[in-house]
Amino acid sequence: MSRTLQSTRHDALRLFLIEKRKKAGLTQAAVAAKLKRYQSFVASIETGQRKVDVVQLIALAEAIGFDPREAIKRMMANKDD
Amino acid sequence: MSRTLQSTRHDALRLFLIEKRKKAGLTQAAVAAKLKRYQSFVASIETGQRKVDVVQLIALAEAIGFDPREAIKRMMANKDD
DNA sequence: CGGGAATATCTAATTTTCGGATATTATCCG
DNA sequence: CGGATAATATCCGAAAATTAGATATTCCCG
Repeated sequence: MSRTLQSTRHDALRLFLIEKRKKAGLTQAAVAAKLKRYQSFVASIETGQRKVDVVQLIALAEAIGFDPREAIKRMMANKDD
Repeated sequence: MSRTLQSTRHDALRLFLIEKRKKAGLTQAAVAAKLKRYQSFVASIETGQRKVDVVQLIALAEAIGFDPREAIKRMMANKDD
C-alpha cells in the first residue's frame, strides 16, 4: 500500500475521487468498465500510485458523475503543492 | 512536429495553454523557469507530445495566471473525447 | 466462521518522461 | 536584405511511469 506519488494536491484529488465514487454507489470495477480499463487502473489512482491526467479526470468525472471543476477547486484549497 | 497525443480535449487544452501564455506575455522559457523545468518541458506540452497531469495543470495556471477551471471548461466543450 | 465481492498489490513488457543539448524558426534592426 | 538574437521545436539515451493481467488481501454479511 505504499503510495508513491505524494503532494497535498494529488492526495486531495484521490480522496475526492474515492468520495465521489462511493457516493455514486459505484465499485472500482464499475468505474473501470465505463472507462474500458481494468479495475487495477482505478485502484492505482485511488491508492495514489499514479497521477491523473487532465483528460482522464474529465473521463472519470463523466463515469462517476461529478463536475471536474469541483475536483480542481478542492485541490486548489491546498495552497501547498 | 509530430503530435503524438491526440484527442479533441487534449488538443483544446494545449491550445488553451498557448493562448493564455501568450496573453500573459510570457515565453516558454519564462514559464519553465517558474516551474523549475526546462523550456523543452513547456514546448512538449504545447506541441501535444505529453499529457498534462492535474497537479501540473494547477502549477501551470499559477505560473501563467489563469483559472485552471477555465481550462477544464474549455475542454468539456468538446463532447467528443 | 465461510464465501463472495471489493480492493490492493505484483510483475514484466512497453511507453513516457526527463534533463540536457541542439536545431530550427521568428523577429528585430541597421 | 543580412545577420544577430530570441523563441520554439526536436532529438537523445537513461530513468521512471504505465499497462494488462493475474493474484493476493481485505471487507462485509449471513
